Amino acid sequence: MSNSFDDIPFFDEEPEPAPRKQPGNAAPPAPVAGSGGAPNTGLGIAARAMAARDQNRPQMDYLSGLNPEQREAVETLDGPVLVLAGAGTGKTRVLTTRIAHILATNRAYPSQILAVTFTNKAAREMKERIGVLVGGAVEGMPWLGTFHSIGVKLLRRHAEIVGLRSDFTILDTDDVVRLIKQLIQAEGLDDKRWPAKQFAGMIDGWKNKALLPADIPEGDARAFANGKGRELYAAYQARLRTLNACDFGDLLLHPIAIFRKTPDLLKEYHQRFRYILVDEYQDTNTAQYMWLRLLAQRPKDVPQNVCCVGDDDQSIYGWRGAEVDNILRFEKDFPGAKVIKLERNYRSTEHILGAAGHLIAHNEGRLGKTLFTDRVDPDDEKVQVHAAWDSEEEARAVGEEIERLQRGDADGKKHALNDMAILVRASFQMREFEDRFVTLGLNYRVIGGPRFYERLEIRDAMAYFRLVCQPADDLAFERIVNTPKRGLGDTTIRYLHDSARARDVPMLQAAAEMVETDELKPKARKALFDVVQSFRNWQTRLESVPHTELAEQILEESGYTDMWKNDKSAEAPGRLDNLKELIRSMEAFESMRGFLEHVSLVMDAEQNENLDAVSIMTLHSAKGLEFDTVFLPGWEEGLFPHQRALDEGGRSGLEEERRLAYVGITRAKRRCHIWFVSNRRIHGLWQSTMPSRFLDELPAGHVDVAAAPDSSYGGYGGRGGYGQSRFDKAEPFANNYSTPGWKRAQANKSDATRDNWGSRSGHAVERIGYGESGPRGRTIDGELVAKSTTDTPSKFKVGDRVFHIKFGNGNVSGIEGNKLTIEFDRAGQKRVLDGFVEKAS
DNA sequence: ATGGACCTATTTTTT
DNA sequence: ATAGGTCCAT
Repeated sequence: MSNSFDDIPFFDEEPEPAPRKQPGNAAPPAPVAGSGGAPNTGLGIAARAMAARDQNRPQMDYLSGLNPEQREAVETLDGPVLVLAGAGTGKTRVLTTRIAHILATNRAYPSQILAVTFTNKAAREMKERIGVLVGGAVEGMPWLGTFHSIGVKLLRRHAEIVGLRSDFTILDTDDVVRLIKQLIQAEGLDDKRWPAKQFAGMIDGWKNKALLPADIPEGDARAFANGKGRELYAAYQARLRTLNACDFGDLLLHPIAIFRKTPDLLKEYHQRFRYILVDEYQDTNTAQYMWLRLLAQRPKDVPQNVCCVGDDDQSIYGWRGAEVDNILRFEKDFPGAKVIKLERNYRSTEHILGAAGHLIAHNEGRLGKTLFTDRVDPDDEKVQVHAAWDSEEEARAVGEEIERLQRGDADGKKHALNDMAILVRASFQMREFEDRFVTLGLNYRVIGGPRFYERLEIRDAMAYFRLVCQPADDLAFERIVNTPKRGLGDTTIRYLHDSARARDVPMLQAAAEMVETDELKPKARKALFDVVQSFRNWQTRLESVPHTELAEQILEESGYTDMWKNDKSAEAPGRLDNLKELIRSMEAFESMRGFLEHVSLVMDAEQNENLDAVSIMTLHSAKGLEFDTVFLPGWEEGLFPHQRALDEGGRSGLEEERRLAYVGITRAKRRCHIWFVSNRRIHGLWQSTMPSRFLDELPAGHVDVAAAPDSSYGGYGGRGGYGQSRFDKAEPFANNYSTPGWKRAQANKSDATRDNWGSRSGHAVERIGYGESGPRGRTIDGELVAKSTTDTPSKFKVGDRVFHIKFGNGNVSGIEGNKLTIEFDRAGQKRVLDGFVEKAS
């Protein structure tokens, strides 16, 4: 992790001059060997790379392992290049080798390479890998990072051009929502009718499209807050400016504004960034695209050495404003661009590639790549599809399979947990696996789960630190002024807030002034005085006391740690641990400021890499990773593809879901296990589910349908659920089954819509039978609609004796539409949909 | 001003 | 189901 933001060198302080010579055969600039006094200048890398090259090996041995396409992508350094790199084709390798090549051939200094990644993880990894290639660490690449982190860097340098000071704060989502809530209330609007969170999302969406308040569509503006959407957005921006703050979107938009306002500056950056590389280009949104184009499209006399790497089949951030079109437009934006396809896969077995390739072929509008591999091994396992009764059984079965692999039962080899991952569609699915693994005592690690820096106590502590470093941070002030409780209630704070706004000064300053007057009651005045005094103290210590010590002092003296020590709740000790962990993690940074910056951009905390553990994560956060064995649970209609993606995104939403499935499968190197369940509990209610249409789209030749576990199904006859019966067939994916799941889903959906929730009003609902599936209700739009045809033509009555497949026998004690409240003999009171019980015999 | 009871929305994915 | 927020009573 980099703390390179601690120092913000300005142009005239740059250690090395820009070489003026054209790249190519011109003599390279003479690299100055890293002198002892400045071990961290970027020059060391080039020098080390040279040294590596000049060793007794054949020159540039880093190129030797590349296939011809990869090599072309690495060596085509002049002019625009688009690399279409399929999953597992060595994309990261190409990028890192390309950078190493640029350095080793002395075409640019490390500080003259702009390398943009999509996630912090990717940036970190790239730094490491370049380090391996050229030897040593990569401190010398100041412009390798995410769009956002590079945006911050630019903005810190030129903040005044957009009306900010260089010490602006970066607000996270939580801050933004609180701020917007204040604005909504200030407008006299009902903040329940117009949720701040929703508006924050809208602003985010606009900013992703690079739309300022003046630019947003009229419809969008009217849709929120009684037509005040535009005003509210403008008010928000104004407020950010007075707070000297930015949100995430601003980190992209402000640099764009800066470049547009000051063409000379842009020109300087054109000269500076001799090589531009962009990873995951398919995930760039409009704002990022504009940002990039400003930097990469140059006047005729400046070379356009831009290289974008991406895979349209792995574009999975459309919901967040990513435009796959950017990748398709590349050749138009950069005429003469060379397009290189990487299709040779080094990761997966032919079965995994076959399954993934067949699935993704159902998408239209692809650039069309087909992955291939030379690897042929008859022992390679096909992709396995498994059915389970419910998510609990799913978790149990996955756990068993993991233990089997761990013990080596399966193939005589013991597999490390680190080589296995469970990739879920939605994070709520993780819980069941965690529960199960805790029971089994199986190590697991959740990646991208609830984040360390989003925890309450961490955010509180951070607010203290922020306010010390940045006294104008009103959001931080409001967060902690009465935490721990100091008797400063709503009334006092609102009064303070209003008078600060009226005089246009930060709240902390307003407070300092107010305690000199008699405006407040003595009690509040004393409390506020103490707060003001404390912050004055801490601020003076900022320069003199080491930042980790100061952090501890702040938490002690403010009474914050005491607050948790006195808290008797179960979480309190954990929170204190987290605070300690927070202080510990500050040690890696030079200053409190540097630490705060890091946290606002990198919300992840470090994971323990040494532990052998199964990874659990969402499909989204799995992109770019690979595992020997991958488990993909929850392949059910409504969950995957997700209902919401279907509702909101229509066809393109479905295609994005399919790409997500593709990403999931292609994470696997050797083994891929897909699961679906017949019943899932959603919002506390049991619902039956249908297998995902994506299962129908897998090729029979590369897929094995595992036998349904006998345990849960035994004795229930035809009630085994839709999926089971379908997959009992010898050839589940054959063409005579060409009524794919989704067609039925569509048909069922429209039928359900037509019958207008008739089941609730009590009259009989026509059953849409689907063959072998049995007399079971179905899930449509998150509701169970239809009911059994034959033996129970009417609703249950209170007092009925009923049987439930999971909970056993019980008595109906309440009815509410199609939801029954049942007192089960063993399981206690549960609320269940009526399609799940039958009259006890 | 604090604490408890009740009500509600939540559950896609993230820089 | 559960957590988080709101409202009301003390």
